[in-house]
Amino acid sequence: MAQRKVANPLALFVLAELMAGPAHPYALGRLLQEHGKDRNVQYTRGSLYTVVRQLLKAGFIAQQQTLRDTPRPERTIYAITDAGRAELRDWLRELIATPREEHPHFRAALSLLMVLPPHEAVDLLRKRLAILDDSARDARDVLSAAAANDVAWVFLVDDEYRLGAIDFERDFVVRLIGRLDDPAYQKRWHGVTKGMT
Amino acid sequence: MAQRKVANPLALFVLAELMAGPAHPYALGRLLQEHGKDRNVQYTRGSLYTVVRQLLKAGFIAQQQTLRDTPRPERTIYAITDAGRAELRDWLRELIATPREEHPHFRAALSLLMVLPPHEAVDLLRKRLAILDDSARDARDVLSAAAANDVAWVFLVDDEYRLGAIDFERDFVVRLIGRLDDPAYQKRWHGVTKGMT
DNA sequence: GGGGTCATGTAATAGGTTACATGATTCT
DNA sequence: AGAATCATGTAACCTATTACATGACCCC
Repeated sequence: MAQRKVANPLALFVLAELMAGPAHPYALGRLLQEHGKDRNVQYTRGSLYTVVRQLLKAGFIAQQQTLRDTPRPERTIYAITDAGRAELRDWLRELIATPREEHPHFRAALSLLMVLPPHEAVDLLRKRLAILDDSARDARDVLSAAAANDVAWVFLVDDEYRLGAIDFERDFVVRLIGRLDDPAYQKRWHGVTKGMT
Repeated sequence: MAQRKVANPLALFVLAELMAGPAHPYALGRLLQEHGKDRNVQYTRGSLYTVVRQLLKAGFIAQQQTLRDTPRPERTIYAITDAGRAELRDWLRELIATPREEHPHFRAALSLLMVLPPHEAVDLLRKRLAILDDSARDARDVLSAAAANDVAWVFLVDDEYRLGAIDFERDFVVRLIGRLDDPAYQKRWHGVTKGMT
């Protein structure tokens, strides 16, 4: 199972942006933000430079020129190479065809739910619900704004996925609260966790 | 927004295991596996030692003794401290009460879907569907095996969540395939992506 | 009794984030 | 004119993963 020379998902987006033309790292950051990709990857400005260095070393991008046209620091412009285009397609294919085990923080927390007394868990879950509702509203706003601008749906699948995921989690939490609220369970909890401190 | 002294989720599980009694790093790995926690966090043996060192430095665990009872390498046993117990509870509370933006690989890929020609995307998504179905079956097996053993449901919420998430993704993929399969869209794709190479 | 593999740990390396640095432009 | 902010990059530091090391049991 040969793994990617550059594994960081940010690299995928950098390659994708470079498909539209050469750019320097800082500009890539701006583009990613403008295109709303920062909702899909986590990165900092620092990691952009790291990733660009890696891509360069791997031959997926090439240094095109270094110029100081503006009075700003010298900028180095990079362009995607044929190898880079191939990598982008191949990587995308893999990401779509084969699910990777993800490890959401919430699931981790759920697996330790029994540490907390039921009534406290319920309180916390209610707080989460409220925030989840906010996020769902945000997501819906993004989608309807885009719809109003006649953006083609392909450009929105990621946001639809995001909204769907939030809704799923929301339902799960609601049902979970229901179960935790059951007095029968609460009585039982003290038995189950006795001796676990 | 003061962040945790030890941020790695693995630390959370280590603290939780130490609630049941002192242990040495290698044993923690065994315990985590036995308890099926390796479905919820990603770690390697190496990271266990790293995390234990961090927890020690942060004062959440303390060195209890170092012994060579067995002919095996010398082992250092760690115990959770009061600060550690507090940290565990507080961290859990935070994880449950406040959703963190996660960045699933699949969503990243979706946001670049337009790079691939529709018919290829459909093929890839069908492959994903098949694997997703396998995972769902696995998850269901875990759950019914546990049910057969009368495991209390609190110990299974994480697996239920996992199954739910898989099912959600499955539905999403099915619907997405439907939309990509539409010939109207396929014709349009060539227009939309013209000039993007 | 030699080859695997289990039990346990350390060291080297690579990855990514935070912090720092610098000059220009705009704001008040 | 001084303060804040933008544009751009480098360097130091921390984290985490892979690779390496070592001795005992177990199997045939």
